Amino acid sequence: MIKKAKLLDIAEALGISTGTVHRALHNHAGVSSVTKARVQQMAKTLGYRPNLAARYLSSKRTLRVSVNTLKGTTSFWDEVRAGISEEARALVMENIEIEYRTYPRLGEGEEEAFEAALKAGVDGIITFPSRPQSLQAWMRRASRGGIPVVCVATDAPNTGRLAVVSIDTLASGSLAADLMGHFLSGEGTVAVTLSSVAITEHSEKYKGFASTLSGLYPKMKVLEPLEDHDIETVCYEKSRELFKNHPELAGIYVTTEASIPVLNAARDAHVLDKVIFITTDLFPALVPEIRSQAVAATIYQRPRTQGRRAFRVLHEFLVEGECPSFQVTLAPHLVMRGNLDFFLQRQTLESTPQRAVGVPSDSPEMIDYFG
Amino acid sequence: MIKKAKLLDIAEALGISTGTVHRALHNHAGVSSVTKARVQQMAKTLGYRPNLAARYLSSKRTLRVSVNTLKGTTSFWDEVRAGISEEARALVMENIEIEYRTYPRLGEGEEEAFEAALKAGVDGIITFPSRPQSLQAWMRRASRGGIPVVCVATDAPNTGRLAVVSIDTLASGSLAADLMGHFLSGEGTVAVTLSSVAITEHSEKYKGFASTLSGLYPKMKVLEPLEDHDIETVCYEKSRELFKNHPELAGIYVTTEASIPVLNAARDAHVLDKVIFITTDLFPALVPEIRSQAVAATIYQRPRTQGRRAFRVLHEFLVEGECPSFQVTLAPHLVMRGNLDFFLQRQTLESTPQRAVGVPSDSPEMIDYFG
DNA sequence: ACCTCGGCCGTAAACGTTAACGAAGGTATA
DNA sequence: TATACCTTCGTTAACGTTTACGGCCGAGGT
Repeated sequence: MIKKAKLLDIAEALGISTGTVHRALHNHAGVSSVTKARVQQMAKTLGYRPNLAARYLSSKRTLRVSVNTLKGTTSFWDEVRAGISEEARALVMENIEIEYRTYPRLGEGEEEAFEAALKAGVDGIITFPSRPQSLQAWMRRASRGGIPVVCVATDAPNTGRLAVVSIDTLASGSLAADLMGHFLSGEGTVAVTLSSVAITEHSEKYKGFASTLSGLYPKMKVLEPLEDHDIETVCYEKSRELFKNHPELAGIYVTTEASIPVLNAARDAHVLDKVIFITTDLFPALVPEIRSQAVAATIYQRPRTQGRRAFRVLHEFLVEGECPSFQVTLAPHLVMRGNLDFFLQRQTLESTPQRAVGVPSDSPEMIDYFG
Repeated sequence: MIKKAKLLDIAEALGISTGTVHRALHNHAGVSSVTKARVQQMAKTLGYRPNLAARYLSSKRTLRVSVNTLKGTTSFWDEVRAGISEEARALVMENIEIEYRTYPRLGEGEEEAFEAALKAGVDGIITFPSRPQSLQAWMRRASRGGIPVVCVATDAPNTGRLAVVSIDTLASGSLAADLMGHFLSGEGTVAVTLSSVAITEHSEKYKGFASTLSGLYPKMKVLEPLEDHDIETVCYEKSRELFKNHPELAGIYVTTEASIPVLNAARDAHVLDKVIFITTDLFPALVPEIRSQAVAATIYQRPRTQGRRAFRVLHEFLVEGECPSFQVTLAPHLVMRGNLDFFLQRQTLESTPQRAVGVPSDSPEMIDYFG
């Protein structure tokens, strides 16, 4: 193990003081450009890496990060937030403040929350960009201002965001397709529902599903995707129509959380036991559907892990100045009737002590936008 | 945010010095028992938590941990080791030295490696107890000596080990059962192979499989488990026998890595296309079997994550003195033909830069026992 | 000539913990 | 009584970085 280079080593090698070295390395005012260049060169040749413990110990400033997510209509975002604060207190550096900002519906209050975070002068933002294009301007402004933004669950392209944490959508779709093929013995017509083909994640799931199905099960047929635009009634009506127009339908893959309306439509159309359901995510209303075998399998997007990883990436960037990876893709979990209980147990077990340390719910740290 | 209590706060509250407080909290010699009690009481009431950055900064000692695992016959343990060193360098505290000790076969050289680690005076051990009962004496000795031991993949009960990191075996078995039931439309006879019913993990997988199958698919029948005792030829011969005695066999669940001999036996018995295979783990030889649909699905035990979590638990204990959780159980991943490529890509993508920072292979840090 | 004002840089005090050193007081041995 | 020694505890210098403060010097203004 070679001795680690410290500020003093650089200073002595150049015959200057540690204060100057520090200012040069951090682009602070009060250093001539020639000195700055010499310091940065010497830091490179000596392989200088800052001692984070010393930095943390001496620094008075506390990192503030804003977490902008959907209000917990389902348990998904509660889990994401739980994962974030879980990781925050594991990374023991305690000078971290997390401000939760939520908005009630997709696209509603989202820009306001982002603007508020910027105005509040936070050091970093974790966000769920439900309408990436409308957030684009704000995110660009943040990245121009040097404020890192990490996206969870959905990417926001061309925004200068630091990183994105999400499920591997192609793999999700492909897994669903392969399962569907097996369950149906390689024959039959299947459908896919999604929110909108304009959302990258959803169209990727469809793409993965369709390509895997046609590749591995050539005798099967996949219909055009059904778009519900996040409106429950639309979802139900279009599903009814689907079942009426396609009495031969053997399976359906719901790529979003909106599986309940589809299930109800199937129930009302009396085709529930003739159609294999593969859904997405895991929430209370879905549990009895899995138990009753109405849903054969659901693809769990691991919200807690997504939250943990998102915070971790942001923290490493804030504290080390470099980003471990700009795209974290997780493998989804498969939940079926057989292992359902293990996931339910895991959720409640892990979230109970979580609440105790004071995460979301109604703490004053939680700000709701247009709630 | 309440002001954090530090050593000086305790000292001033009691009218003593920080040196004494430090000695009292660490059970060091040179403190009267009455003072020690008063300090520990005051630390509790003030809610004292040590500042890890300051501790690390001032401490000269480097943590040494020994990683005792099977030599990389398959990629499983290579991945575990990669996960460990990945996590080690993410936890940036750089005063950590990892010594890898390996043994070539199950139970062989295992005790010697453990003894060597103890003799070397390491501060903690991560181990795969392939023969828990034979290691029991050594592990007890370690825990008596205050040296924490974390088990990976397999637990070693009654040994005083600090923690265990493993896959949820019951969930694995249940998932396999539910899949099998779906694939076979709820009918048929299925078999399970394992190494030995004496190994807790294996019998739990069998138990989960059998109970889920009988609970959800009452028309199916599961045979008595087939024990291969980790010997390839035994595995092949017993499989041949199984296929001969049970021509009606419709599916088989291989709970261990030893799926290749079973597959070969099925091939030689010409029943490969009549039997649904669900296997365990993911290694090169299994890839073509999955692609050719010989294996319907494999349950991936996430070795890299196991390594990461094991190191993390050990590190938190060494540095904080308390253990986050004594039992870390992970949900297994399901790999099928559809999402196979994503897992392969993930493995190579993540392991390539891993090698670069110098983990296992042939570094001088790597010591082989009876290799 | 004096004063001021920037730009550039050195100095030193924090941050909280660890650990080496030494002082004070008491007890045992010569 | 002097010496040695032990227990108990205080003192203080590290660890590497940050940051407030102050000093020096040349350019510019009166």
